[in-house]
Amino acid sequence: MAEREVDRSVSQTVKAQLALRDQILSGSLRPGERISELQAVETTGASRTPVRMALVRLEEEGLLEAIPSGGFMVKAFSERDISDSIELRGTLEGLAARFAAERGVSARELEPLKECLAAIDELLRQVPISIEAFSSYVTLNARFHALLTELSRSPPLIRQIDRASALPFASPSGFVMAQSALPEAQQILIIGQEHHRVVIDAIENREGARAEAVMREHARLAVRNLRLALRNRTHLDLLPALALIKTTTD
Amino acid sequence: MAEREVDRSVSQTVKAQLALRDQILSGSLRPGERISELQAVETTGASRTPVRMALVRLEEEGLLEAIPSGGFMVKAFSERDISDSIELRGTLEGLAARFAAERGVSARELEPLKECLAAIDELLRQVPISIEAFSSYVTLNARFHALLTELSRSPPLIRQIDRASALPFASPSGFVMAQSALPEAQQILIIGQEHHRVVIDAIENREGARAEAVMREHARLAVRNLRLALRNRTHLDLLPALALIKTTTD
DNA sequence: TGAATACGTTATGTATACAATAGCGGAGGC
DNA sequence: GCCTCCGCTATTGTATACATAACGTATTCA
Repeated sequence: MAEREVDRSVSQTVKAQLALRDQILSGSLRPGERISELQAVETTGASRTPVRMALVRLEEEGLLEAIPSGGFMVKAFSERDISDSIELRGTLEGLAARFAAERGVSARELEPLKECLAAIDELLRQVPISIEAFSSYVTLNARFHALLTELSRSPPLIRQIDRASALPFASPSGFVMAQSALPEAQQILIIGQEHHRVVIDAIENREGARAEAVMREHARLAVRNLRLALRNRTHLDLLPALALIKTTTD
Repeated sequence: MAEREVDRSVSQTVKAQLALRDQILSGSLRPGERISELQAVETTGASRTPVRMALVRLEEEGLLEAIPSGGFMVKAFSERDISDSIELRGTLEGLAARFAAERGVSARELEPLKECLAAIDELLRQVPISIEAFSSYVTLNARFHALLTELSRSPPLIRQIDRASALPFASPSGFVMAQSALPEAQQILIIGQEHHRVVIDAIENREGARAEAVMREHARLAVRNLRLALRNRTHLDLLPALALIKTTTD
């Protein structure tokens, strides 16, 4: 290569993958749109080989769809797809919580979870919650869910939950942001925090069924609220992931 | 290319992926072993580009693991990983059954499931079951599970179940074959068939909770039987997927 | 005028050449 | 004799050239 500036700090494949994901989630590439390799080469700065690797990975991630005749297009999701994805993740997290409860978790392992819980409590004390505090909440909430998943000590399950969270609207942060568009947002966050508290208690007391049930309820609540949020699309800008929703009729 | 014979009926990428998967599941490549691209090029007949694409896909499938310094190795699974994978799939199938029941399924859609059921009944009438009949059973059972998954009408869930079944020991056929090593194999198949019957009945009557519960029980039974089967490894040759189990201590 | 076919252009699939890095082995010094 | 450092080799990461297939357009025939 003569003139192209290459950043050698990360692999070209990873760079291309991140860049393309950004383009998809920011809405630069619209759902259903075909992704041209050549165009991707220009926008990402990598050459065709790493771009193709990135495209394959993004397809596996669920953001792209292979076109039978060749190439890839941005996947389009219906509202139903999105709520199913959330319920799916809730079911998997429920299983993780059950595993954690049934297999036993030491007090030391629960410590980080409880710290998360306390930190979130602190944030929610603000009424109404500030933008900065809400942002911290999103981070802490994602951390709580990740830690809970880890407690299952089941690599196959952890892997699957990670996959289920790859779709941005199915990630903990994703739907929290969607819910924030609702007027009763703060009340929702407080209920969610209550769920968090219950699941930890259930795990501590080795009540697998209760731990599982509360995580599933947690997800069902999220689904209900997402539906409401999608009705009044006033704060749509808060959820860039919605760029993936089918614009055509569903 | 001058001398290399290329089969143009399928893409080189797919050809390489299938060939490599075969090598892994047949045990030619042992768990933990690094896969050399050059070696894969020689054994698959494709060139490095499609081989690399195949490796990425197999990693996403869960058969390979990326090595931090570069390249891929065959993933190794513990017995716990395997039973968790089965329970995981059972949980997802349970959700699929629930969706089917709650969302309603027409009699016409249930027809193929019932045909499967009847065909399996016919096979199980043989005591003891012949090798050929058992082979048909494996196929029909896989078909039943696939049809049931489809009934959920939830693309994200179907996709996730497919992913969970990618690991051969977590596929319907995989653990049926493992169970066949047990002396009470036929009895197990009959109980499984009973589960199939119940889930259809529950879906017909729109009993979501019951449909979900029976599929989870179905998986838990499979886990118990797999554990037993692994104890007396007499018929190990029936389950090539076990090539993936860690040979080292777990 | 419309439809069908053929040709050209463009994009993807494949192969290979080149670059860089990591791992290994040998040699030299402490 | 052992440890360390340097260099070589082997393997992966990247780039690009070439082949092939698909799509669109234009022209011709009915």
